[in-house]
Amino acid sequence: MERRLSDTVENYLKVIYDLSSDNQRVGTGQIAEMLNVSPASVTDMFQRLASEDPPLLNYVKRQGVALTEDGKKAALETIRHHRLLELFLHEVLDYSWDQVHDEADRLEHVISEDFEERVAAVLGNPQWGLHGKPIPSRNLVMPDLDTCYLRDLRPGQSGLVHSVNDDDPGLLRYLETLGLVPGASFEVIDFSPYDNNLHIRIKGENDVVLGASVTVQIRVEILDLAVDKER
Amino acid sequence: MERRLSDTVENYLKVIYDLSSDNQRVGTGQIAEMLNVSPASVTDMFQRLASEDPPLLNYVKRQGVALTEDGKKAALETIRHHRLLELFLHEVLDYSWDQVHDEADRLEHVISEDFEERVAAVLGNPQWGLHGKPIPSRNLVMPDLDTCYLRDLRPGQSGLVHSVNDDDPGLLRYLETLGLVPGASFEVIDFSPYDNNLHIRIKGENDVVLGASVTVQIRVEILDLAVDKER
DNA sequence: ACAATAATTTAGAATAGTCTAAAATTAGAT
DNA sequence: ATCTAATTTTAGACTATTCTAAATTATTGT
Repeated sequence: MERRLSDTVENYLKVIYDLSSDNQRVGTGQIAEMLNVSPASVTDMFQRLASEDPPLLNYVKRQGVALTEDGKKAALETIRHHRLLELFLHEVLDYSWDQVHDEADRLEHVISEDFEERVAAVLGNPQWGLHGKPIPSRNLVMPDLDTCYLRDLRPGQSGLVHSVNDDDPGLLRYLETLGLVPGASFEVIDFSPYDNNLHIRIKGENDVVLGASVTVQIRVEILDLAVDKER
Repeated sequence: MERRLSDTVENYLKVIYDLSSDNQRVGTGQIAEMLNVSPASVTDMFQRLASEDPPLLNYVKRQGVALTEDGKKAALETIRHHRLLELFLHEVLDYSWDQVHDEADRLEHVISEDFEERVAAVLGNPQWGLHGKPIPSRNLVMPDLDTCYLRDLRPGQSGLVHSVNDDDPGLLRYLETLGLVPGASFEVIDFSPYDNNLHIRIKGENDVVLGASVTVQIRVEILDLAVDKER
């Protein structure tokens, strides 16, 4: 059970996990972009990770990869570290929600199980991270969430902000000024298919118009169940 | 001023700093042992560090190395991280004093300046670490201390425990049961030159006899100024 | 159906860090 | 002073990770 994975490998697994929630299999290109390496390097790594014992992912030439159960566990371990650390940095060291990501990204690879447990205890074993995303449990189970992206809502529907991405400090500061934080509820006023702009009204705040790049970062629960969501 | 040093290089510098407080120059053998690498690897690293721009140490073939000012600064930065982290782990996450070292040894290389400052602030900008050793200041000045090793005291002299080494958990647990912690004062009862055993009486505690391997870990201030210390 | 374009893989090479075994140098002891 | 023992350095090689450039395979629009 004792696998010592390098920081690099942990990062690959984390990114693969993230990307495979959407699609089924992920290709070299997507990952190369996320990790700022060349696609060729990603191919190399795919082959290495697939030939580990036991393998961390299933690789079929030119068909991308999917994580094995071992690979998924390893990814969830890193994600648990990351989200616990973000919350810890905020609660204990007073980092703001746009400052925590980079620090957590480095710390997540070096903390021990002991550190993880102590942090979880100090925070009261939280289920949700600072940006609203779920924290995998100690036994590495990630809850299945029934949410969709903000961009998938249409005029007339209303929703509850569930979570936002943690990795863009500028965007996080912007969302905070708008009041578009986890827990906020809103109503979709209008949608323009030409530029993909979404005009929404946030309860207790002003109306805002969000571009596609913004809306993709936010997961919501649909409150208005009358209209069914596509996707 | 922005040097990104690898964890490996930081460890080399830290160890060289530690060893050069005793002797003047340190050789490949000593360092190889501390870092659990071969002497040949140490030679390689010496040459690399000496040819950095600016150089981190002065290397003369077969005469060992000494840190340059840049090298010393880098070492003190890492040591500051280490000692602040040890205290933080103890104060905030309730680690015991024999548990902090290993965790700090990994974290010290990845925390940011920001993290360092926040931790220092939370702890009230401490001057002394959990094991009594000084914490280099933010501008990386290490105070000059007038202390000596416990083994250098002789019967009749009395002293104050100044600091203990942080890296041997078993020893730390032992010292704690004896009451031989920073701040404890004691008197030397007897010394046996055959086995280097030191028999001391700790104020408010029992008498103990310490072997050479123990006494070397403890720095003391001599309280009885009548007898002058050698060495 | 097929050329143009996009994505992926191979091939070959670089860097940081490590190793072992052998060679060179220094230090110690008689 | 010199022979032995300890230390240090060289030489050559290995692993993990990355790169670029070229070759291969897929996709897609007409």
